[in-house]
Amino acid sequence: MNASRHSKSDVLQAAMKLLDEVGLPDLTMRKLAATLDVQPSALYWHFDNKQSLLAEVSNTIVNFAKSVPPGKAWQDTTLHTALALRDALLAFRDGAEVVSSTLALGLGAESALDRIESSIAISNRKLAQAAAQSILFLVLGQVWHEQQRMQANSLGIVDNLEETGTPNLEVGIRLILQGLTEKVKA
Amino acid sequence: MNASRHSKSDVLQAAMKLLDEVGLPDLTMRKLAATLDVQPSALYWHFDNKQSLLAEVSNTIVNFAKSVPPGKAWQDTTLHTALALRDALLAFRDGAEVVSSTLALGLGAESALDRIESSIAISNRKLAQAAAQSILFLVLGQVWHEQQRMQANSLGIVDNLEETGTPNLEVGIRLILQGLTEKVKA
DNA sequence: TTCCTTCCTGAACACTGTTCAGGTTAGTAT
DNA sequence: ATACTAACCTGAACAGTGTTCAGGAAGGAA
Repeated sequence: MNASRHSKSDVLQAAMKLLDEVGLPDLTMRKLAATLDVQPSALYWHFDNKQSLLAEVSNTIVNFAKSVPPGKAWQDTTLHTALALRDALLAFRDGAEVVSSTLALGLGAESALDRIESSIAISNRKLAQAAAQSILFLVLGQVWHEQQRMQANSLGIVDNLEETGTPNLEVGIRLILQGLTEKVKA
Repeated sequence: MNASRHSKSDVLQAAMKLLDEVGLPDLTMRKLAATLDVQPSALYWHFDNKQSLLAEVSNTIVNFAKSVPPGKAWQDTTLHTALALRDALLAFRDGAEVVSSTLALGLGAESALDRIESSIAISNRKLAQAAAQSILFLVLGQVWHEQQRMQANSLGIVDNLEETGTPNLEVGIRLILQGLTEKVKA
């Protein structure tokens, strides 16, 4: 994984591996360069800056969620789409924080929103968009919270053992879907 | 605002003023020290580290939301509580990001969640807690998004003029409340 | 062999949060 | 007034950060 020249996707791949090993706060350009046996400045040939790198990391994470085939009721499809995104975020260390940040900066990961929204099969698109955005924020917030606690616990910090993370997310999404269903009936 | 010695709350106050002037990314310990005519190291007598400072900034922001008196229906009270929190976040530059971060780290601002949860007058407390957490993430995510766009626009970056921020939040909260109401009936 | 694109070096710049030994100031007690 | 003590600050340094830039080397095609 060194000694020769590297392509852009090599760097991206190394970044994701390093993220998994050390977490987002310690994912520095210098450490990344070191794993590739390269000077830090070499990274800037492949990416304009660190944010651009993180944007592609975000896209990789989000696209890791396998797309959910439409099932019987669209509510089920939406729920599973959201849970698939949740699983993708959880599959990468600090995944939720990475995606949240680049999403806030408007630099990527928009496909997450698109997938949720297009699964909501109601005619009022403006309502569908609002609901999709709500579900997305819910997933990101919950997983971010959960992953932060994972790291805190692994560092020996007190475990308040509420374990309220995962179940809460599904409950929240179901509340939105139920509200949506009622509102569409009227 | 200088020349004499400073108390802990002086520093906190100066931090909030500086936050408003330069935003979170430029809120550095050195700049903060400069506004107080003090060496950066002096700040560490008042606060253990920057995160502790930001935690108190977060608490100040969250407690800025005036508490909503219980009205006719608890759904209304919850909605207004959430919107009051939204207004508080919007009242401070990068408020949502500051609060999100310290909340994720578990270092403060928990009263925001408490206020929302205690406004949800249903007997199933576990459900109420899940709903409150959902509403909180929704508010934080939406306002963070909105404030990021405010800064982007003020920097001359393209305005996609969707203006979908503020209305979407209320819609999302109402969906959760409606779903909650339905679920409680059953 | 020339040429051009791709990739990298090495050094520097301008920052960042944080620590620490020591000094000053203010207030309280004797 | 003197001594003591807590509150507050200095000045310098440490170890790190993202990023820039002039120049050099590797690889393939003409």
